Amino acid sequence: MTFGKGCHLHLIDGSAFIFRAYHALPPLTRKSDGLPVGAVAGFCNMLFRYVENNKGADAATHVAVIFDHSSKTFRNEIYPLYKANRPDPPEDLRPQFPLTREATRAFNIPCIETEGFEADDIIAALACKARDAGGQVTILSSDKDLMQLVGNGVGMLDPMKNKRIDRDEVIEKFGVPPERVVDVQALAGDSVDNVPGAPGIGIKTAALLIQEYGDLESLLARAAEIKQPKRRAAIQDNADQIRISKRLVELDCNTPLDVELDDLEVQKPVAGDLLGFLNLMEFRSLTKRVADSLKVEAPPAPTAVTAPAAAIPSAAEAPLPFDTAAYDCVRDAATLSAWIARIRERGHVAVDTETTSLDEMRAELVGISLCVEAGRACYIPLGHRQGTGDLFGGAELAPDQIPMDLALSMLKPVLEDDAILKIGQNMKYDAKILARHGIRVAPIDDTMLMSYAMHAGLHGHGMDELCDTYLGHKTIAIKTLLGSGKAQITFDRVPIDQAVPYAAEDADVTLRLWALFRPQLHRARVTTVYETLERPLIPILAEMEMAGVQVDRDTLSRMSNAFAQKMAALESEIHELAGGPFNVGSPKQLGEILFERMSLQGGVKGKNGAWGTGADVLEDLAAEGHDLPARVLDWRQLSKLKSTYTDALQDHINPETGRVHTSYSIAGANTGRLASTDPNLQNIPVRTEEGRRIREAFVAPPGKVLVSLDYSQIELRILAHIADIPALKQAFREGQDIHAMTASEMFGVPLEGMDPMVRRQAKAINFGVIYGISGFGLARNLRIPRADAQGFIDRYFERFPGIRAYMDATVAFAKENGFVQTLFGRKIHTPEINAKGPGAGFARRAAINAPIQGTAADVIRRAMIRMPKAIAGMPAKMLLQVHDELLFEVDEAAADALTDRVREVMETASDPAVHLSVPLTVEAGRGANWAAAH
DNA sequence: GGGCTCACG
DNA sequence: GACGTACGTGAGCCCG
Repeated sequence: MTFGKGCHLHLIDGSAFIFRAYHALPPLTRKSDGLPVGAVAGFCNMLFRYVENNKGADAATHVAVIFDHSSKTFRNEIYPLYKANRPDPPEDLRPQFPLTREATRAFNIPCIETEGFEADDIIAALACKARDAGGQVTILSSDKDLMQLVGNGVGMLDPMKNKRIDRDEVIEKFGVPPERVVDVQALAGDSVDNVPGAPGIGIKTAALLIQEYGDLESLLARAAEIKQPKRRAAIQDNADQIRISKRLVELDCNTPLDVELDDLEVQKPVAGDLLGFLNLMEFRSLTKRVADSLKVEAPPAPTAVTAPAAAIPSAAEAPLPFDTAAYDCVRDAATLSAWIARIRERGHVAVDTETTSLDEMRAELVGISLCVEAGRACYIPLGHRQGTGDLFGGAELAPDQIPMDLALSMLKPVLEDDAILKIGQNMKYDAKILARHGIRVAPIDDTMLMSYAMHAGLHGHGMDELCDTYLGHKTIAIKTLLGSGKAQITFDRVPIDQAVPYAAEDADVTLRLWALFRPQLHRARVTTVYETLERPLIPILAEMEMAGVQVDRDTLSRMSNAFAQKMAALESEIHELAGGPFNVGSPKQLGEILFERMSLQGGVKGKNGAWGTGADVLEDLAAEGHDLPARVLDWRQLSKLKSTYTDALQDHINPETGRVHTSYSIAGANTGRLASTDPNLQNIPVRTEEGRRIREAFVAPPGKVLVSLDYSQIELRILAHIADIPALKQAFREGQDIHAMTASEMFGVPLEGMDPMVRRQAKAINFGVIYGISGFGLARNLRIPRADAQGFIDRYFERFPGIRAYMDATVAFAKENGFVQTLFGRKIHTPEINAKGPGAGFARRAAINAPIQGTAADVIRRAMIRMPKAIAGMPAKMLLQVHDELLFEVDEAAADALTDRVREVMETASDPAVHLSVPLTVEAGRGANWAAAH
């Protein structure tokens, strides 16, 4: 790529990186020989983080790391004392300088330094050159000496604070725009670099003077006009020294360069080189993280028997480039037959469907794409339409398409053939579409789920993202075909010649991802997870989603009306209390009314300067006897129930089936939990009486009942097992009240006649532990002083020391490996665990929670996967999963038998892979509706 | 489109 | 020493 417009050059101030790394880290040494490597380690971490984050709109197309070559530069000829009072670098840092250059080259990033020049001069020259070529430049440094370069497409980025420094920030710092910064620096001098400047003049005064006189030369010429005698003397007496200072701080865009911009194009690291270097430095956890990121196996540590160099994969063999023009458009049966023959020959095929909607239950099939090997893909248009059609959208089919029935009948034997693997990206979607045409697709591989098994926590698993990340290719955006907003069209309206490259590319990408991921599953040790917890779930969920749940529209509609009336009454009451009308639904207006107009106490502004009006705030106010916040709380509850549930749910009733069909995302939640969308049926109200009534609208058809079974305290049981807490395990085995038991252990009170308040506190702690407890969080939850909460936690840890040990061990494991694991081997990555700042707290707690939440998620997945076989022949269907609950619809007469079978499957779901040292127990209920079944 | 709020486990 | 914090989700509304 020739550097020019659209290119973005990143210039990394290498010396700054080194010093930051050196001071930020303890003095590490290499284990085998004691070589100091702390700064190198930090430097590599920074570079790795940089490489990982270099994506998105601001990503570099070109990059270089620039170093200072030696301490003597041309500036010492101008002024021998320049930087003379700089102490020599620490003894243990010196040997690390050459290693940081090696590290840079190991990352495959150009490394630049020139004898006699400072890094800043080279940065200046490169920045000017890139700017003049029409490109954009970002300097990764916070060095104030570089700020003179800012402007006209050159910006700076403080890599530690991740803060951009643009013209405004420079003006804020120096009081003058970037082009006058050297004038200010020349006057103010710099004690660190020993730039003399004018004595007694600092940055503030210098800025004032430059603002007044325009620039340094004018100021020197008109120095006599300066009113303050001291300033006048300082300038007049030191004019030469000031001019020298300017030459010292001024960066030279004409510094000779021995590289071309085109040489700086961003290159992917070569796995063998980079891992080889990191391994040589004995950076074990970083080696692993980098290996994970590059999708190769980490080389064995040097102490072990060293593998032959050839065993380390070098750069991926040059892949076949994407060529959308090479894709086939299949318009007749003969061509389709040829493709089917190719599929049979190969034994596998990537499949993708194009439809008119993201809602699989309403979407109409428009076309199918297939791919048998990288670059060899086709699109079969089946339902493309042309012409304007009438008001009802019925336009005629575009010509030269194989009749849909014919094409599907030809494809059906292949798609259902047990000996031919069908590969898809989010195959549940396509399987459901094809199921509606009578095709039961099997067996299936799914690249989205492969990525999820390997990379949960690292990034999303959508095709565009995977393609960009792992194939280095940007897919055609669907937007370019469909448009967006009001003018958006459906896929059947896309001209076929435009549809072919888009659709066939998706199949091509899917096949390439599959070829890449398949061998990696083993290396990442997640084959079992993928094969037992991900892949088998696809048909299970597809069945549940297609079954849907019956929802009674009239019940919802009546509730909506009732809510609307109550809301109207509350609204006028609220307006009266407020002394005038306002939008009750606007937190902004409400905050102003409460804390400004009514001047209530206890308001806290959030980081955006808006008053917080969350339920906790309003509850506190209501408890003090204020009516308005109490009414608003009531109003909000009704508003939520109405808009999210009673109104919105009606819109999700499928006109054909009369039922509500949610969609579960398998790879949405990092921990292994499912997520329910469109609509979300995992958050139907239950905690309040009023909300729970919405569940009355979820009904069983005549002659059937709904049966709900849910795991009792599954996460606490898993915690008891994983952390190995004898007292908790004992309590679960004996079927005791776990929270009362905890309270009894902690506070030494008897179980008999326990104060409910004490039990409540113990319960909060039990839950808090699962979430990675903090004194702050517990205090807020229980509304007690933080010190008291901390006291509880301390006592809890004292009584159950295994919990703390588990937490510490989990966090340590995450820091070492970059991921945590469930009992079933599911990996959840924790890329932020070694971060600094508040993010570290989040990552820490998430790491503690993930194995517990994730193991529970694995358990119920196992139960679900075994369910069809267990209930085969019974007049029953599994309808919904709500994390620890399964909901079934069953003939009334078979409800008992079903309950027994399902309970058995759920309670033994961890066997035989994991033997839990606590029993899993399931509570069951049934009724004509979900409220009654719970 | 981001932030706030709130529904669930 | 201050910061800002319970874990995991999805959806509807307001507001710029």
